[in-house]
Amino acid sequence: MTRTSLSRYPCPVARAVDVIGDPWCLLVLRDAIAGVRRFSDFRDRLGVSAKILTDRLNRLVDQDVLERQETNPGKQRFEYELTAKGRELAPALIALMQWGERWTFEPGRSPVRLSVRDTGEALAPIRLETATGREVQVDDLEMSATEAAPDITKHAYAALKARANRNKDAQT
Amino acid sequence: MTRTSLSRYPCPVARAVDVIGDPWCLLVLRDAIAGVRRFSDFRDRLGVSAKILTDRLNRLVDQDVLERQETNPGKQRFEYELTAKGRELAPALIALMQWGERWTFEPGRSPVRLSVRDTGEALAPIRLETATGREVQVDDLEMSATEAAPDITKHAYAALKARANRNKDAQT
DNA sequence: CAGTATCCTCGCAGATACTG
DNA sequence: CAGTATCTGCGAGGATACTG
Repeated sequence: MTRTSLSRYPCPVARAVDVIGDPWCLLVLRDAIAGVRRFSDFRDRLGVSAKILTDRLNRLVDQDVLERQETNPGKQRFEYELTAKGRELAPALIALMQWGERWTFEPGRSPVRLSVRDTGEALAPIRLETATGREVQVDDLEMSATEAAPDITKHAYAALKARANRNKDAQT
Repeated sequence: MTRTSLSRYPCPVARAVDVIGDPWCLLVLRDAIAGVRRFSDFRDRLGVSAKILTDRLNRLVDQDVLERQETNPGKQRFEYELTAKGRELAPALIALMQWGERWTFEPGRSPVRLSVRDTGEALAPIRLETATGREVQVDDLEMSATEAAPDITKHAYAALKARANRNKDAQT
């Protein structure tokens, strides 16, 4: 049954759910926020079929959450970049992440802290840092956070904005 | 294709999405956070079929997000109450709400502020208050928030906890 | 690389009727 | 009231092959 469109509901939650309430969309968004940009990277990380990925990316572009850019004209190379609208979904994703960290893991597990490193590269990688200071390169895009890091939203968000601005500058 | 279970992924976002990444679950949760408790109320508000609602409620109960309680023994009356785990999803829902308010409505629309009224009743209703001070009884469960109310999460969350505690007391 | 195209299957979800 | 039972179909999503 064609999923009922919630986009005309008066409830902002329903509308948000309409845009990003799909499991794949949420995961695409997670990766986008973490800095993933290319089709093949999304596909490989998510392990999703090209068809589904195409569908979700198009949907998010239509919704103005992502923007498709041709980075190397004539070379079939595109990047999907977060728009302002998309970037502002970070707090919601981070809230989910924090909840997931708190409630979906075995107790006693070493908590991990998210650190969005602004390395100055176009594709700033996200690294993880455990409570003991050990740093881990993210392989499976493990985003995480301790409860004791309430400023994480601000931090991550600032890094996202900085990254976006840098890319905008690079284009001009 | 049986939706791939994400529950064993190392990523907390994926795990959270596994629990509540479904559109209906998110809307059920929205209503639960707003104080809805009974099967028929969820059904009527969401306009969803009994089968789907049953499925989602069971799923959420299995995941320990909701708790099913028999409120009137022998009378086929139950209530689905948020657990601590469920209540802590409020920030995520509120983040979605704020995003929805900001990005999915026409500009110029009067922003609305969420106010979780702690009226002392078991089923404290949620009311809305517009920027001009006009108060609106929620019919379609319009949850909303202005950008200028960053403390809204704290506020709503405190009300939820208070409500849960009062109910717990009432049982003993 | 970044997708399309095609096939095929499973299960989500609506509708309707029924039950304790 | 709070579901269960049954029927049905559409479409989501995997697999595979192909294209500019």
